[in-house]
Amino acid sequence: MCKMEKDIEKSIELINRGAVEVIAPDELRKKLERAIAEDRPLRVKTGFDPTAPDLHLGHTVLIQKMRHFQELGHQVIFLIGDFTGLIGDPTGKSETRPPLTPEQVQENAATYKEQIFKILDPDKTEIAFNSRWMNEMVAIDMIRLCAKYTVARMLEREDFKQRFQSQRPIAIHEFIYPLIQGYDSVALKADIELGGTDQKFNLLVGRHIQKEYGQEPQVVITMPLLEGLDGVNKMSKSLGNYVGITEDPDSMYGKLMSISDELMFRYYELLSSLSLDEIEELKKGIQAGRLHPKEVKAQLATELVARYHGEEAAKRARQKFEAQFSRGEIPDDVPEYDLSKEDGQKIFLPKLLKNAGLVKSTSEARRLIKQGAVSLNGEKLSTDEIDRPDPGSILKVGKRRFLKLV
RNA sequence: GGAGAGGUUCCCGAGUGGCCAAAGGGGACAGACUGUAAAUCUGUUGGCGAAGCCUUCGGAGGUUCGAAUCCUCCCCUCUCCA
Repeated sequence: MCKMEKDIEKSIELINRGAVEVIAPDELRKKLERAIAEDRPLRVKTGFDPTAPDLHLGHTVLIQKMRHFQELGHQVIFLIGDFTGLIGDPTGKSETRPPLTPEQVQENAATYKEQIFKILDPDKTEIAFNSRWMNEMVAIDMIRLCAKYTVARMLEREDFKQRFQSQRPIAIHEFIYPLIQGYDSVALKADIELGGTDQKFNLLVGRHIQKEYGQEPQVVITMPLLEGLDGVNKMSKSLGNYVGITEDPDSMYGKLMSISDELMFRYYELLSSLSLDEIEELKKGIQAGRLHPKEVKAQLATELVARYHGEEAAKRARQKFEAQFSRGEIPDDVPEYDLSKEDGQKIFLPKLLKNAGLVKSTSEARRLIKQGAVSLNGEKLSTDEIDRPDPGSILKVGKRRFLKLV
C-alpha cells in the first residue's frame, strides 16, 4: 500500500486539475495538513444512483478524480444511494420508477464494482449503501433532520427556484433528497464530497447538515459535466449520446472518432491523461497545420480505448477503423447470410435485408434502395429485384452495415 | 371539495367531420462534399412482394356513407380557487 502524499502543493495541484470549484480551498489545505500530521487519510465521498449501473465516459470524469485521491493515499467511498432508489423518483416526466428490490440493488452494485475497478483501486475503495443508516432512521429523526434546513434556503436551488416561480409542481419529498444526501455525509464522516456541477447545491447542503450535527463541514469539489457525442447535451444513456466504458473497442473507437473537433478538445481536457500544456501543444499544432485534426482525434480515441481494453485492443480497433472507413475496405467480421434460404433466380432484396436483420422493415429497405444506399460488391443497386448474386458477394447498406452472402 | 386546460406518429407541436399516414421543427437515417468530424445542400422518416391494401392520433363504446376531429363512460397529466 502506498503512503500518503506528503507534498501538500503537489496534492492540491492534482486535486484541482479539471475541477470547476473547490469549496473552500483553505479548508482543503487544513484538512490535508492534518491528515498528514495525524497519518489519517481523508474520507472522500461520491454518491451514485443505484438505478443506472451502466457507467459511461461522463461518469469517469468523477471517477478519475476519485482515483486522484487514491493516488494521494486517501480513502475513497463509493456511495450507492439505494435508499432513495427504493423510494423511486416520480419527478418530472420520467415515469415513476418501480422501486428496486434488495436483490436488484445487490446486482447493480456488483455491476458497478466490475466497472469502477477498471479505474479505481479496489483495496482503497469503500463501497457504502445509504440504506444502511436510512432504513434505521425513525420518523422523529427524519423530522429533526428536516428541521435543520429552511424552505427559503431550499428554494435557492436553481431548479426549485425556477419551478416555484413558474408555478410548476415541486413534490415535498424532493426537498428531502438533498437532506438525506447531506445526512449521508454525516453518517460517513466525509471530509470531502465530489460531484458534478449540477450537484453543487446538494453538496453544500451536506456542509450545513454536518455542522448541525456537530461535524466539521466537508470540502466540496465540483467537476464539469461531460458533453455527450452530440456536443450539446450532457452525456447520458437516455439521450443515447454516450460511450459506455464496457463497450467493445471498435464501437468505442468509432464513437470517439465521430465527435466534432471542438468537442475533441473538451474530451482531451476532461478524459485524457495528457497535461494541459500538452493539450495546448496539440491545439497549436492543428492551428499551424502541422497536425491533422483526424490524427489528433485518433490519438485520443486510442488512449481511451486502451484505458478500458488495453493497448493491443486499441491498436486493433484503430487498424480496423482505418481499413473500413479510410480505405473503404470490408471488415473481416461481416455477418453471413445463407443464400439458400432464398429460392429462384430473382431475389427480392427488401425481404432479404430484413431477414438478415440489416433493416427493420421491408419499407425501410425499399427507401434505402431508392436512396442509393445499398450496394452489392461495390455496385449500387437501384431495384428491389436482383439477379441471384454469387456466393461470397458482399452486400452493403449505408456506411457500416455489411452482409456476406454465402 | 370547486373551476378550467390538456393527452397526436421517436420528441416538441399543428390539425376540431372527408383533400390526413396526419403541417412545421428537432432528432435519426441515407446521398453529395469530407477526416464515418463540423458546417452545408438534397432526400427519407407506420407496415405490407406495395400506383393497392392494412394498422395508427390516451382507453372502451357510440353517432355517421365517412371520425384524430362529434357524443358517452373511463384512465392519466397540469393549472387556478379553497
